[in-house]
Amino acid sequence: MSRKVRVRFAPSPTGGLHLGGVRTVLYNYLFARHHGGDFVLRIEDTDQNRYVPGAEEYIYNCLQWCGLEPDESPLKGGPHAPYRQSERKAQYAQYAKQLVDAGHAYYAFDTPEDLEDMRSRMKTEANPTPQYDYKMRSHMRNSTTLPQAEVEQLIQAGTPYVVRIKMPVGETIKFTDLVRGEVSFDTSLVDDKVLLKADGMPTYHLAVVVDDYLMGITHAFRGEEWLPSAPVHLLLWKYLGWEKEMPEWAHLPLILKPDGHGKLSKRDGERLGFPVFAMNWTDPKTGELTQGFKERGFLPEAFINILAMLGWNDGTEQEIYSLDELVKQFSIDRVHKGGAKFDYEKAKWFNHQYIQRKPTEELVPLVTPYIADKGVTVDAGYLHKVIDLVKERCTLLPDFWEQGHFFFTTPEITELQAIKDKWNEQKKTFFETWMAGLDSASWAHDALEANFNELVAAQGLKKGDVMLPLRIMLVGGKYGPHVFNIVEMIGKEETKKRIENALKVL
RNA sequence: GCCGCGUUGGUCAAGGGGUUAAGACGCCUCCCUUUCACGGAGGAAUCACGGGUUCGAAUCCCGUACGUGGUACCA
Repeated sequence: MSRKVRVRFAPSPTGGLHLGGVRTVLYNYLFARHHGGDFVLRIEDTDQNRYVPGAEEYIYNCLQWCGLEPDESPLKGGPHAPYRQSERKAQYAQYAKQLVDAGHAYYAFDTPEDLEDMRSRMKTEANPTPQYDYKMRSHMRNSTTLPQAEVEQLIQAGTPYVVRIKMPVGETIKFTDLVRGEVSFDTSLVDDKVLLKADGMPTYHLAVVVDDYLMGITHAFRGEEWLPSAPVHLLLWKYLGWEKEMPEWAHLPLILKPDGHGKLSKRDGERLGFPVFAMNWTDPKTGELTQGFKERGFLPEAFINILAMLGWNDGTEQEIYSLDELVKQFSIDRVHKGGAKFDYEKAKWFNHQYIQRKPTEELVPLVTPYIADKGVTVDAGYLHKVIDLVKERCTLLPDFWEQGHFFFTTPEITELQAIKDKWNEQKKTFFETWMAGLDSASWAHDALEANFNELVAAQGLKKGDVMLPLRIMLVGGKYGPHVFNIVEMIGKEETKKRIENALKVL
């Protein structure tokens, strides 16, 4: 038990990396770092039908953005390379054969059509999904039913076959899951899973066991959807004679839809208007784009924090954690058993917190592209001041433009009606007088405001009568930081210009 | 259908035999801001249900309901 901790994240490159996937990465990463261990990225690309170009590259990008980079990966290499299962294809067959020779697996010659036929024939109301289990296997074409000579002949003739595990009858498989405690399964109820496919590729079941063994994985974390097949994996570890090196298991709870029920899916994001993937993902076949948290304007630290708290907490009231703090505090036994519904409002709250805490100089380069995207060339010093003024009302990165565009370009007045109704000659005179006095005004927000106040009093007005009009003239609507800060920032000419423009339409 | 796993406010959740059942998000009310936010003060839970065990159960046991996952030559 003194082995160095080694964990792995093993995605299949079939599309975008979604919330649950990133959280699995995160928990692996935190566990590894907490224990001074290694974090391995292994690509499980054994299903050639589901190969999606670019998906692997995309995973690297997501991990990089999240700051959860593996110690070993197909990209980085490492002592157990290759880390891509398709490149490890050759080694699985020998283990499959070892299992057959020991009587724990067998060759099956049933074609996909045979299987389909069997399922439709055996299907009843009471048993809607017939399994290829210990009972069924005696009725199928495999090396447990065919004479050995025929089996050899078939194989020699190049007949396609798969290798299936021979599930024992009536055994109870028990193990202690790090998050669920003791769980148990009756082997009679588990089917004879395919281990090696007709194309020579292993299925997940064989590959995960062989590779975890070969790569010295000590702790295997994966989604809860794998729990029902855990007994197959446990048996494989035993049959292959590696029981002593078997990793400890932890099956992580699922992330569920915010409304209704079920696993959170990419469709829910589209339907409810929030991202589900870490980064933008474009399906190369359909060209369909699914938005990511990154592009939506989330900070990676916030994104990580959100995910960490979705299914785990350290028992204190703390909610905001840096990655380092998470590494320090994380423990797998405080991971919840139940699935959690994703709450986008709370996710935004986290991002808002991170934006408030992030030093403005670090925000400048992050906000710049959003401003540049609007065709505005920004001066970093000016942007810095704008950010200081508007950051507290920004939740996502694009909000900086929404909340601060009037610092860069003359806004369109969208709430003119709010002042038009109560507009009169007296107010008009006030603004004309104020503008005229601006030339000699000292250009600082407090001085400007004092000057403004004096004039308000001198003209027998109430400040409230002209504050809102001024704001709308300068900003376009009823929002934004203190109005004299805006005056100070945009300067005399621009201030006059905006007031004059407004005066024309009032 | 069968098997596994789960169930504390709308959501995330603390608490795991005796508590006024934390805290956060969201929502509502008020205060502060002559805008919008921020900030501050309040408001809202018969701990899924039914049985036990116990002096005492959200906490332990059993059952039910509900949810969720699996039941592919997908992972």
